[in-house]
Amino acid sequence: MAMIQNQLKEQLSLAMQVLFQHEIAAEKLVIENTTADYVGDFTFVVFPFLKISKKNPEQTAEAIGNYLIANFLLVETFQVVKGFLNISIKENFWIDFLKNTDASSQYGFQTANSKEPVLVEYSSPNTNKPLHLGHIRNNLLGFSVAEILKANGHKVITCNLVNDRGIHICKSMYAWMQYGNGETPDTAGIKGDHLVGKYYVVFDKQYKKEIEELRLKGMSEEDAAKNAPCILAAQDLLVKWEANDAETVNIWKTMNTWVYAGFDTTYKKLGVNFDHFYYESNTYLLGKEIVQEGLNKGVFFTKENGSVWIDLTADGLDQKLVLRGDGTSVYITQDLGTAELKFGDFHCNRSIYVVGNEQEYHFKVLQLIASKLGKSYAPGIYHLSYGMVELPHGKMKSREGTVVDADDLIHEMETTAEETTKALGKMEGETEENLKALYHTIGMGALKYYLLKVDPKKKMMFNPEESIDFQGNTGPFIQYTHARIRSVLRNANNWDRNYNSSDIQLSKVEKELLQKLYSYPIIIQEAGKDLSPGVICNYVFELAKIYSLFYHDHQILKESNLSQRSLRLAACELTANVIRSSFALLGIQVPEKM
RNA sequence: GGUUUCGUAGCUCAAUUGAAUAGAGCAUCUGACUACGGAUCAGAAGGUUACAGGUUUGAAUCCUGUCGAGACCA
Repeated sequence: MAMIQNQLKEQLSLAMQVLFQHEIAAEKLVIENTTADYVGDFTFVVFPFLKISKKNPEQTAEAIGNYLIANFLLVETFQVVKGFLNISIKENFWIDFLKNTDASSQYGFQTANSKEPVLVEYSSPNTNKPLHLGHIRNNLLGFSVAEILKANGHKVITCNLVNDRGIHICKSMYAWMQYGNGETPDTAGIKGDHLVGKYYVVFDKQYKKEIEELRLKGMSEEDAAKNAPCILAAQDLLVKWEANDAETVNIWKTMNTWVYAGFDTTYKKLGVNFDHFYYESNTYLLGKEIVQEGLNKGVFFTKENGSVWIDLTADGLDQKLVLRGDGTSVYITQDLGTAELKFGDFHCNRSIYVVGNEQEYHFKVLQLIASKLGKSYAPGIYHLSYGMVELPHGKMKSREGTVVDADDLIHEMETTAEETTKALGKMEGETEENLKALYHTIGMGALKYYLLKVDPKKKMMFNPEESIDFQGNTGPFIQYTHARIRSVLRNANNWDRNYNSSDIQLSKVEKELLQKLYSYPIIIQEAGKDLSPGVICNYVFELAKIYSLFYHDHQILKESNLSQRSLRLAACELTANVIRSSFALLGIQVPEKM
């Protein structure tokens, strides 16, 4: 059965034809929800059609309204305010919707794997330091977008391209070799990624010190930065690594293993996972044959020093280096190679890269080069660009220590959840194990909702001084709404799901609640189209708010009209289900009690 | 310098992609049933949507310019 909005559009399209002799495709018509201050369920704005109708706005709306009454059974009545045609749907429609919707099914989801596969790449960490708040935003976005695409019927493959090689790794390695005294995560009692990150900071301090020493001897800043002994040593390590020197590769493997164990713990706490891992150490040499291909096709050109370039000035960009004079590749070369690899491995026509907005230029170039090379996958490259997380004093910088560490933040959220729960004192008598899981659920619910409700493409502000709220437009409020509904349902004895619609009189809030539930499938589609978890957040918050109002205004279990009571219980059940399901799209769990 | 994104209430964010009186939450003030769970609900206050023009029946949204913030490219 088509959504009522679409049925209305069909009818309106017919009305245009019958009344004004104009063909307008139903998909082009816009139906809005009627604003709260006016009577009606849906609104059709007639201003754009006055030229066709050759009547004033009121007459036009009136004519269309009358047509709908005569031809569309579900329309009860209509009202015209200026050029706005406000349409009221028969009450039974909403009651029947609830009755016919199976709350236990995946209501609102499209059939799994019914649409073309999509690749979602996210996280993509460097293995020289632990994850921070910026990575959390990336991970939550990637995970949620993948879930939303699945709900829209896509087969989704998630992957993580780990940046496990390069000069930054060698810096940590060098510092550990020099100053580590064989320290390991076990002996130090530090999580592996934090231990490696510690030596990255050690390196940076040493580097700064050496630069200063050279400058005191009269060297320029630039030369000092190039000639400091530690940076030369790190570069030497990189050369050895590339030459597959046994000792170097061994240390590299050991330290990366520590980092992976650390990341794994953080990923588990975040609740994210990946179908496939790519490692840059395996892919960094890819793309060189693509350079040759580009030269053969005349898309690339060589400069005197042997470096290879592409001229993108005609597309409003610059000339871009694709291979250095010494034959080593640059990021874009590797990414071209990796793109080829990914599309070959999974045969997706869409590949979504969840990467910060600082790389917009890079991805524009990547896609442009791929399309100039005539790659069939070029149009499917999509950069899901998200804004940076800013602190009150500016951007996070690892080296300056102004980062909000992921593990610290998660722990802090759990602690706050614990304090709040204990203060309310509703969970006494629960096992320690259950409580711990609950604190995690609530703390992560607050954090995830906080980060996901902001439009991905916008930068966002995070103030570590002010803790994330647990009240109002927050994850815990919505989790609380769910727990409260579950409590009502636990207290309800058997009730008849086949209630008699004619005994029921819907209140304003009840109808609003049903309408909100009805629109869930559209919301999922919208979120999938925009790749925006924020759409889900806004929806589920509004749903929880309407439910709270409904709960406040109506008795449920004590309602004497049994049909009405059943309807309310059914509404509770579906609401709880939609909250659980939409939170699952955000990667957030909902508790039975809290 | 060039390209680009953005600027909405004291703060953090919305606004169905051009529609009706720009909405929420937090913070502030006031109030609510011995309860199907108060992490709730109701109310007050808070706005020249950075500024100036323009297009349109209609602009936070589109166009031009100015100011301010960020990112990227030499």
